Amino acid sequence: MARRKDHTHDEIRALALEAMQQHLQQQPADTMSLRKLAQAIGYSPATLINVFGSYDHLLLSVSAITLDRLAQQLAHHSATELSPLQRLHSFGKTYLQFARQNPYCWQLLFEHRLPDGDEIPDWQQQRIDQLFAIIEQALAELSPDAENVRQAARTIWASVHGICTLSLSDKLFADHLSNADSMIESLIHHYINSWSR
Amino acid sequence: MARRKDHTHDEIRALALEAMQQHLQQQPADTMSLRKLAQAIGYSPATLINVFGSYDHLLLSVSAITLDRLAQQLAHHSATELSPLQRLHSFGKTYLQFARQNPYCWQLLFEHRLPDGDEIPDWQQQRIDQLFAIIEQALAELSPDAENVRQAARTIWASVHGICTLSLSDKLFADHLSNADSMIESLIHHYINSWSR
DNA sequence: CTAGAATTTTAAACAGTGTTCACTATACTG
DNA sequence: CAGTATAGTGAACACTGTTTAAAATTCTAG
Repeated sequence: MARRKDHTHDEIRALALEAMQQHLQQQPADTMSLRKLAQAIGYSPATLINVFGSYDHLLLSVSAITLDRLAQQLAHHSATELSPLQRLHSFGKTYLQFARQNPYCWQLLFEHRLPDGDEIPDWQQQRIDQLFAIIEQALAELSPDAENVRQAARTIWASVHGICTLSLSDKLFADHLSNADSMIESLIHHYINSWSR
Repeated sequence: MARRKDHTHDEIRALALEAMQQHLQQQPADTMSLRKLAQAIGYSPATLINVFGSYDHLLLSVSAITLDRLAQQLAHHSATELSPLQRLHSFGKTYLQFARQNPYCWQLLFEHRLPDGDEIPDWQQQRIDQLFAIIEQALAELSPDAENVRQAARTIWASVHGICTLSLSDKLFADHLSNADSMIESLIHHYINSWSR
């Protein structure tokens, strides 16, 4: 036992994260386990614990990647020369699309909670602030009154997020008549229509 | 063993559900287990499985109760003689208050998923429809154009829900400057302001 | 009143989980 | 080449939900 395998610390990290993400493309996080994951990459469970600290932190690392991918797509779709309002609509549309295309990554990102002691790392919060910046920028261009931009940005995001959540879990929308796309459009249209005076 | 304990099927149900709810007043669902719960009410794990079918279905039963309690509070706070708009605001306020006062019940309700085969029972969907009715009624009074009432109701609920979700998990709102109460007020105010022409 | 069927309850086993730790096999260092 | 550091793990631990066979009790029919 303990035969060297010529993989650096970081390479094992990458292997595990890759394997987990691949799993999440087809199945939810709770159908994977530390042991299965270890076997999938040819290491023992204890090795993954050594590298990540705990299985929870491994999952957190996956969520960090998910958040990065989400941020990248959102930034990409609002970089084009669109009007502020168009950018907001693009934001909502892209957010929903991402959630639909990566349902299990998305669920893990927003439902996984670290055990009591551990706090959300700073770098995770920084990523989030970057996302808010996209909305805040659009809002700032729409209204000279910059006072409430922060709150409006958070309101819009949280609302869009809620529509995505309930749409994906189809817990509350058994009737598929109400589609999430038009709900997001409606939300942004009406909210901005009134908010920007 | 197998000594009778003079409890009916339904009494054991009630005991278990009560014990679980009591636990959820202080700790999240994943700190409880079938075995602990069984011990708490003086029965064996296997008995609870017999009564509920599975631990997942036990959790689902707790969620059903939670949904009923939520519905009751919402109905109560919108029964008074308020204007439609006031009722909507009351809805949002009450929804957030309930989520804050019952965070672990609330999280269980919206994050617990049954394993693949099982579907959401009909009675659960009926409860949900009842809630939508409250919003739809208020909206119908606000706008003669009854066409989009269904979608608007779902948009408002999902948005309010999203604000509550992110507020509770404080995943995205590390800055506690933005408070959920005023976000919900802002959301309803602006959305209705534009939607009702 | 009693023999047998039905019901209630559980102990024990099973297969799984994340985590810890002592120990080995390899690699590096003086 | 000896000694230390490092990488990796097998085995044990304390859990998890679920199944099953059997035991203890109650109900029922003759």
